[in-house]
Amino acid sequence: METAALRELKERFARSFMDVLALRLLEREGTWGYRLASRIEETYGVRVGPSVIYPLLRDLEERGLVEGREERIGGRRRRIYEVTERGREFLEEYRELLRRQLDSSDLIP
Amino acid sequence: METAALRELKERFARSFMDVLALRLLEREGTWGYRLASRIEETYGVRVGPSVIYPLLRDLEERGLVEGREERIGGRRRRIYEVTERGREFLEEYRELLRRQLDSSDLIP
DNA sequence: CCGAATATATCGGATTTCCGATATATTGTA
DNA sequence: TACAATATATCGGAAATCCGATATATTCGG
Repeated sequence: METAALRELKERFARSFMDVLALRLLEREGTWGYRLASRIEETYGVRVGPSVIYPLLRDLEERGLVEGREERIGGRRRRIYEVTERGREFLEEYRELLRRQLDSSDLIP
Repeated sequence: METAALRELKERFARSFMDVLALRLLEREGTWGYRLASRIEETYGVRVGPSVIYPLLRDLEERGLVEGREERIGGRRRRIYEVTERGREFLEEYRELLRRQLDSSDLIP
């Protein structure tokens, strides 16, 4: 079972670090906005509408963390995003921060 | 050296999870608001004024995660906060969430 | 052929968060 | 004895965030 506290923590993570969450999913497999939004919904149980996912992906691209390429399947266009080297470095810094929280070394000034 | 990206991530953590950060510091050593605020400033480099720390501590107490007791040193009152059992359970859930992020098991629906 | 689903994109009002300003009292120090 | 520092506490305007509504175009299934 999932406690209410855990539920709230996950929701807060998804909201505050949606960019990191998106990046982590894209690291596993490059994909397009619509599909990415569904995956975030599945894994973190939060609603991710178009007004959230598209500005987010644009922001990630402006920060150089992902790279999008236009693709056409039939007449339908899709913008596939892949994590850049810079994006992988960013994720490594994020993970280092988590590790430092787990071993409490982040609390030493 | 600390990159700008890491700086921003730490700041975001401090803002979004100030309650967790406060709880983690209190877990190491129970203390009062004014001192706790200074410690958060030292470790995470963010400004924590009285309008931030006192409502936060009250909230933590309402959630049953900390317990405060009035203390008097001379005529000056201090409210010392200690983490409760429930608070320690909450921290364990938080840490489990971090671990699941590190081994990516949180991305499996 | 029509409605649902896929896919991308933006806007702006509502809500929420944030934090500076303010208040009060005590202690320590120059 | 006056000022800085310690200590707690609240309020409300400003700033930021959030997300529903809307728009457009294509594909797929009944």
